[in-house]
Amino acid sequence: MRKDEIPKETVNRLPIYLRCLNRILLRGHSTISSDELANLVSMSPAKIRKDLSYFGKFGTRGVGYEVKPLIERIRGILNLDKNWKLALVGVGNVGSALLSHPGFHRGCFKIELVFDDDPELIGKEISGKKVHDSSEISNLVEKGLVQIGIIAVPNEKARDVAERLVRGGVTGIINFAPVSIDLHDDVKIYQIDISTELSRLTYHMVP
Amino acid sequence: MRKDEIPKETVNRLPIYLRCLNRILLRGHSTISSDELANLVSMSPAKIRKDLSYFGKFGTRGVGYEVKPLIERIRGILNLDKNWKLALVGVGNVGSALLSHPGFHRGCFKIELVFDDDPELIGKEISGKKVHDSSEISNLVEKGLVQIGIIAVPNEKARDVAERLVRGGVTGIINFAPVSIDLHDDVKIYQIDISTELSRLTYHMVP
DNA sequence: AACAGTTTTTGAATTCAATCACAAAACTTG
DNA sequence: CAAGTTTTGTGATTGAATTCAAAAACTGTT
Repeated sequence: MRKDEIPKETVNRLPIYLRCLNRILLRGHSTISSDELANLVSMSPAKIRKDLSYFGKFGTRGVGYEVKPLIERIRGILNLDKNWKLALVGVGNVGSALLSHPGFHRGCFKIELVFDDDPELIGKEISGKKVHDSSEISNLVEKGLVQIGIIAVPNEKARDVAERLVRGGVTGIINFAPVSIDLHDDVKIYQIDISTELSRLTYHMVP
Repeated sequence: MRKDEIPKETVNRLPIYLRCLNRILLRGHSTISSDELANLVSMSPAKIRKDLSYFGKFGTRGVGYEVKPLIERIRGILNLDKNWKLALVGVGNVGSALLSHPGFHRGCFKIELVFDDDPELIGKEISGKKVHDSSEISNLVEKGLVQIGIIAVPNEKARDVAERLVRGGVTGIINFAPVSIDLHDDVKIYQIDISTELSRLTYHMVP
């Protein structure tokens, strides 16, 4: 199946299913029905079945889905069976929180390079990673050391950092600065921003 | 216009428009066309026009939109013209990053109460806020001191914290722990999770 | 005052996503 | 092994969101 035939929304849900399936496996269950999974992630079972059906037939009727192979398959689809190397730019509050994020120690994502432009920080080690000068971004990234960039710098510097990362060959970016950045089409960029989420939240709340 | 007539997706985009409009105002422009705005946020101009049309007529044909009234209107729709008080639960890496997040010092969101269950931290001040014992969540929240909860605790504690917050009367939650939590229908909960975003990213990246 | 050039507004057409509903498949039990 | 139960897989249907395109309204110019 071609990638562009898979609904965007389906792809967005796969990581959520995966997270849940991993938890189920830890609890010792080896199969799960679309109904049970639906309860755990608060969605309709039909949606889950349809989503999974885009990639093949994993379930056995009357029984459900085998958890382990399903996890492996989703990991494959999401390319989580590869090793991804990241560059973190900005070691302020957000940056250092990310460095000590437990999810980065195990798993397929590894922070390989760390950058900042504060002379106080450059050369020091933070959480066991040496901080490089931000002016070196393009050079170091260019050596193919990383594929993904994480931007955790003040707003006004975000755009510039993004351009440097792309110039170095990065093709995916997570941006924590609340600014829209548009780049060449084959660089994918995702935004993480608490004030956006808070605004979405307050829309639904009557004070 | 009734709230449930505004498409979900439109609401999701409003905070993005707003962020961009604020920046435009700072740059001294008093009007902007849907085309210009579309470029800045990388969307189609038609979509923007349709979105804005759901809650009134702000544009003047041949000119564009007046930035200032448009900002005010969007802020009103998103309830950002009210003062929102938050409770932060968990002062680990993520929690302390949030406490020193500049977006919380100005603006309509204020962290009013801070909780943790680490005896080392309880009673101390972090970024000028006294840390309360997590067992006090329901009591303190119940006094109407806050409307929104932010969960920044380890995964296994997230569900419990969510329930306490809700018991205290919170009706909106931002959850940084990567676990699905389902609560009573009139409590809105939004998830922020970097590994989910990274997985969505790697799906689109060919290594 | 009329015309050219923009740009919004808005209903219609199209595309995309979610739900429904049921046949087919596999297991269970007496 | 046959009848009954469960649960998947998937066309058909409904619903939502996006794009299109024609009409309307404003600006500036001559």
